[in-house]
Amino acid sequence: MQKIISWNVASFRARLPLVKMLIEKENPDVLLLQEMKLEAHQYPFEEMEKQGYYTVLCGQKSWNGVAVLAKKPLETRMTCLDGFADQARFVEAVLSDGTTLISVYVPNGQPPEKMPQDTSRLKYKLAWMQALNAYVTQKITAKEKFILGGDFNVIFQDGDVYNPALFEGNALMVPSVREKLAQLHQTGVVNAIRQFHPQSGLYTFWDFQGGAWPRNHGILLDALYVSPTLKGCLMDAGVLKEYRAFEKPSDHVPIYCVLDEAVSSKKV
DNA sequence: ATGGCGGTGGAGCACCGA
Repeated sequence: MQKIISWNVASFRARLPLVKMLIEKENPDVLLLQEMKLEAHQYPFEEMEKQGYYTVLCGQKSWNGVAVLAKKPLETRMTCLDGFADQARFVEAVLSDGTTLISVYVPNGQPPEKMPQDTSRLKYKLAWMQALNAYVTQKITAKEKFILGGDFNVIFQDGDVYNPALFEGNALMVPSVREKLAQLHQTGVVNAIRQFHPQSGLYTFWDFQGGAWPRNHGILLDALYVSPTLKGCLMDAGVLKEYRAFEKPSDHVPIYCVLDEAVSSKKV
């Protein structure tokens, strides 16, 4: 049995107390983190090993930054998508049994407020998602066993946001971006949380502003996907909503899935 | 999109995020 958690922490250093609480309460085997907002020399590798986790980190000063933490030893396989080394948004690590673990932080894509016509960020987002889709397609063709988790920054359906009208034209839900996520789904990856929670109104993000949390003005932005080879061993998945209510929260909450490989080997 | 937004860098306030 393996528990995998993914969480956009919005600064690892600011969230360290809650990360430790999460580890203590949930005891995950694998932790995929996003928005670390630090470089490798600022990351407490030894302290996290004392907590029981090895870390593969793709860091960056101030912004972005993704990591894979695991109880078992890990090897780094990739620290960026081909052609996107300028922003730390992708990291891939491998366990000794061959299971691939990928943590992603998809670009937001929204233009700066002062330059609403500027589409460069949206173009970057679309190209980045295209590169991810191509990469995932390769893995599925190779029948690789993988888990892909992170902040996808896409409002895929109108029911995934408290008020879709407010986000019309936003880079989180413009048709071009939804189409790219639909293409990811078409590769055959399995959305773990949707297997157990298909309802609308399921959220993983509540803005710091505007009283979003007490008003439940949420958005579903985070996801855990597993390869088709792992679909049969999905036991459970969900959203750890309570982490939005603790002191000094991230604006995202952790999401999890539980895999039982014994079940899948029986089925095959 | 915005109640009194959070975080970073660098020591003001601009910039980023969603």
